[in-house]
Amino acid sequence: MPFTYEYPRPALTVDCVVFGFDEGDLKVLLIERDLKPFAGRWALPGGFVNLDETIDTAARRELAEETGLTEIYLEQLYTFGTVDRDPRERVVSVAYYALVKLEDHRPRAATDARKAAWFNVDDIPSLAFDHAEILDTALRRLKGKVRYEPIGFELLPEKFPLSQLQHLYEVCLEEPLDKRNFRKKILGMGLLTETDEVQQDVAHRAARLYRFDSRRYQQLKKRGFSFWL
Amino acid sequence: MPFTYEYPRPALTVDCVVFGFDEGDLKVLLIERDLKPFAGRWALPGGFVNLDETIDTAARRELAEETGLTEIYLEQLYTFGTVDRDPRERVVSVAYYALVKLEDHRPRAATDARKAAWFNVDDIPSLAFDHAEILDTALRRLKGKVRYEPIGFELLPEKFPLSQLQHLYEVCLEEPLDKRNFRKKILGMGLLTETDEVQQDVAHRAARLYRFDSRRYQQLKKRGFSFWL
DNA sequence: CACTCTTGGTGTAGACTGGACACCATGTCA
DNA sequence: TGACATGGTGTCCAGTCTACACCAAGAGTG
Repeated sequence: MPFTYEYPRPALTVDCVVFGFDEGDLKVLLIERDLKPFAGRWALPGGFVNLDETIDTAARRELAEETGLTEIYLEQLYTFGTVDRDPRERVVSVAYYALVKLEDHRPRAATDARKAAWFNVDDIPSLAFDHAEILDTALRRLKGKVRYEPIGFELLPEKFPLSQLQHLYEVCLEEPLDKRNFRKKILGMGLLTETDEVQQDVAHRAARLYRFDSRRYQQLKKRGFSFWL
Repeated sequence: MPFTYEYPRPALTVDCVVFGFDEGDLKVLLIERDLKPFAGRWALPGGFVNLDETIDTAARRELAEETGLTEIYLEQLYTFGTVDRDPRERVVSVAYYALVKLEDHRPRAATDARKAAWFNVDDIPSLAFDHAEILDTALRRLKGKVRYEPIGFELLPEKFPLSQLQHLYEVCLEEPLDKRNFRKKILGMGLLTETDEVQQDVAHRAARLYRFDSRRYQQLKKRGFSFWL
C-alpha cells in the first residue's frame, strides 16, 4: 500500500454508455460483472482512471479493454459523485456516452473474457451501482442532442437508406415523422450525398443509399449553418 | 499522512464559474490566490472535495467559504482532467457554473480574507491553472443554454424592466434584437407578470417592472411547453 | 406469369412563425 | 418650455412547417 496522502481521496472511475441502433431499436452495450460488489449484475463498461492518462483516455482504454471498441464517437456526459453510490468506499465516476455503428460490432458477446451484450433501451435489466441513473441521463442527453447536432449518423452504417435515418429520429424524438417532410428537410440541408447503390436482399423495392458528408458539414458550420430537425 | 491506498489517486476538486450581470455587462467572480502555485494570480473559486459530501455540496460549500454566496443557481458544467493541469500533482476538477443576481452581492470585495472581484467577461486577467479554458467552456454553455431555458432570469433582480432582459439576451446571443419582436415573443410566453412598480431614479420615462413566474413555467413545462428565444 | 404485398419516392396548399420596420408617449433636466 | 432619452405599441411580407395521397418498383406466391 505505497500511496499515502495527507487527506483522504475518493477513487476516480469512468463509465461509458455505449449506444447502438439496430432493426429499429436503440440499444445499449452492457457487461456482466464478475467481481464482487454486484457480481453477476449487468453494468456499464468502465474502470479506474490511471494517473498518467486523461479522463477521456481512460474512457477509451476501458472501452477497448472491456468491449473491444475503438475509434468511436465519445463525449463526456456528467460526473456522478453522491457519497454512497459505491458500497465499498467513496467513488466518483465521470460518465461518457459513445455512439457506435452496430454493423461493425455485431454479436461479439463472448469475444473477451467478460460477457458483453446489447440490450434494447426499454428493456434493461437491473443494473449495478447507480448505472440506471447514468443511463437515464445519457438517454436524455442523446434525445436532446440529436435535434441540433448530426450525431445520428454515428449510429448508422456508412451507407444507409433515408427510411432508416427517419426511423432513428422517430425513436430518439419519440414521435412519428412525415416521410415527405422528413426527406425534404434532411436532403435540403445538403449534408447527404446520394450513392449509386441500393439496399440488397429486401423483399420489396430497394431504397437508394445515402452517405453523410461530414466534410461538407464542417464547411457549412463555419459559415454559420446550424443543423436542426 | 494517514491515508494510504493500493493504487495512486488523483486529487479531486471543484471550480465554480460565477456569472453576474450588471449595467449591461456580463461579469465573472474571481478570487486572488494567496497560496503557492499561481500565488497572486486570479482564479475561479473552488477547492477540494471532502469524502462525506457530494460534489454539488462541495461546490456550494466552497462558494460559501470563498465568496459568501449561498442559495444560488448552480449546475455542473464539465470535468477537466488533463494530466498536467496542476503543476503540483494530478488533480481532476469538476467545474460548475453559477448564476447570481448581482444586486444582492454588490461590492463584497474584501468581506472575506480572500480578495474577490467581479470582472467583465471580455476583460479577464491571466488566470491560474486551466481556468481560462474552464471559463471559456462555461461561457459557451451559458450562451447556448440561454436560448432554450429561462436561466437569464437568475442573473436579473427579482423585478426588472424588459429593456434589461433584452439587453441581457443581446449580450449572451451576441446579436442585437428588435425591441417590438422581443417584447411580443417574451410576453407571449406568459412567463412574466407585470408588477405595479416602475423604475426609480432614471433620467427619462420610467419603465414598468416585470417578474419571472417560475411557478407558471413549471406548470407549462409539464404540459410540453418549451422556452425558446 | 399475374397478382399481391410492401416499401420507395414525389408536390402542393394553407397555417403559422419570424423578422423588418416608425412613430407617439412620458418623464427628466437644463 | 423645449430638448433629450427611453418606453411602449401593430402590421405586413416572406419563409417555414405541416398535413396529406398516389403511383412505382421489385419480391414473393400460387
